[in-house]
Amino acid sequence: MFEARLVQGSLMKKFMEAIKDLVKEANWDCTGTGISLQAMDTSHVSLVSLLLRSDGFDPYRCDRNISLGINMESMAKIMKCASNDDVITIRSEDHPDNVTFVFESPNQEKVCDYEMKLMDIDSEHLGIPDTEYDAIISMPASEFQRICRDLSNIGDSVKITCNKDGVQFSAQGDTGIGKIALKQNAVIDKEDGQVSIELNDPVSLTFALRYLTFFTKATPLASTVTLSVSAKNPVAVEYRVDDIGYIRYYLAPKIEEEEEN
Amino acid sequence: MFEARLVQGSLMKKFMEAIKDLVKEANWDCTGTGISLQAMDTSHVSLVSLLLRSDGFDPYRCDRNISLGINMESMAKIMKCASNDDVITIRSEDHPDNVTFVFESPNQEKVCDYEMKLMDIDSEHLGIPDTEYDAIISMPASEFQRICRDLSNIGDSVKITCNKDGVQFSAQGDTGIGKIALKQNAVIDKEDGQVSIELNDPVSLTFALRYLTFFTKATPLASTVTLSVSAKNPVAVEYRVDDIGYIRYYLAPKIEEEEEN
DNA sequence: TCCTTTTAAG
DNA sequence: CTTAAAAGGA
Repeated sequence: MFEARLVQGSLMKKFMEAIKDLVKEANWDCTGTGISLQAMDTSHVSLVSLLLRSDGFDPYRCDRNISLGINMESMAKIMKCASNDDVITIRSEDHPDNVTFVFESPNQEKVCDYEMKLMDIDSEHLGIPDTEYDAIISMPASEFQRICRDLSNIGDSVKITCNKDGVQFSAQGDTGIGKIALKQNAVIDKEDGQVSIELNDPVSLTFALRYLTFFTKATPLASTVTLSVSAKNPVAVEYRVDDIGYIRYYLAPKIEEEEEN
Repeated sequence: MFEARLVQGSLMKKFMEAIKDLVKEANWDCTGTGISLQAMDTSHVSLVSLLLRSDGFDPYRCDRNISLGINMESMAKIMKCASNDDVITIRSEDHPDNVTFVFESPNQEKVCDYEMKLMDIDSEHLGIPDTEYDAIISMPASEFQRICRDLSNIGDSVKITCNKDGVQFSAQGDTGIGKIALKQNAVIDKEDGQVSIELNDPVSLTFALRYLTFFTKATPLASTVTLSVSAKNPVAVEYRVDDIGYIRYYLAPKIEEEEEN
């Protein structure tokens, strides 16, 4: 059987919120090392990758590797039935037709039990990039969310330009031009609330704000977001979640022709 | 060139919120004494007058009088990209096609730069009344907002009746009649949180609540609002903003025939 | 202008 | 933690 108990159930709720707008259905792959999911978004433009390590659960038991084919909308609906302080347990058989979600209130007085039908989903081959990056930018997740929201008022895409002094986000549209410059902090790298940049090569790339805005649904999961940028390669947008894993999004840059439209 | 730096940038955001629902486009007139704006609302019923004195900015520089023709909706969108604690700088050339808004975070780590196209706007002649008033009523701005909101539930217009004892706001509609009476406080005039009345002549006039409600969008700008009322003349609704200026609205009373409708 | 979201208080 | 009020976004 498979059983994974997550004491901080609110995390599972947040992970679900961070995926459901992008991916309609996907396989949750459960193995001894943990639960992982990779999927393209519905329009096959961006890619989501999720990892929940087994040591983030207590207990975690996986007798046999299984792949749970899940309709995200249905699972999101069920997750909304969990309170933020509930303990969430995911359970299924070795050859499952169903998955069960159990929500237990902290005082043990309320136990909710939701059984959801599974589906057969062809696991598509996903080329998850494994690149050296030209620049790795860390910043407060809320700040990145704010930048994406603000620049969406100006235009459809954002140009991210990174050099040793800092990073600039810019957009243009009918009403004018917007530019947001962040200086790198002089303090030790990756401290919370700080902008830090590891730079190998200066880089300037353009991305569709629509997708970046979807990615920022993960903001409640982490205080810091990391953008790993590389010329002509997809950007990786990562939210690391303490003690359990991460959610990563990948999005290819717009090529020059598209930029000029 | 023209450059005006406002340390308390949130003020500019609030001024924008106080205008944008009423006026679609207007000229911001920039001179050595400050920035002013006068405009009729879209339906040409009420009038807005705004003054931001140069001494409220630091620094303020205006080499040549200029008139910035601004689409309020676009500017409002840009102002929403400023955080409340940002320092806002407005900048343009002597013969500008564009205006630039710069938002600097207090710690200087984030600098946003929005460039907006200007438009040519015919400056209409505005008959701003310069009247002796029969009554000048000061009251907490939030109280006036509450009165307008409450009476909007009852009817479309409010009758403001002022005599030496106090001021009464009344509305009637299909469901009945609502009356709100405020007594003048016995304390020294114009202390914050107090109702005070300077009365020359008792007066009773009726106004469209729709517009008064628009005016109360300026409530966050000031703790006190002043209503200057005069028989048969437009009421002036003024919000004075410490150290920088004011926003004033003018609205003609309904005449008797309309009142009876 | 209305609704969702976020935050503050009980 | 639940509810309610205020703020922000659509």
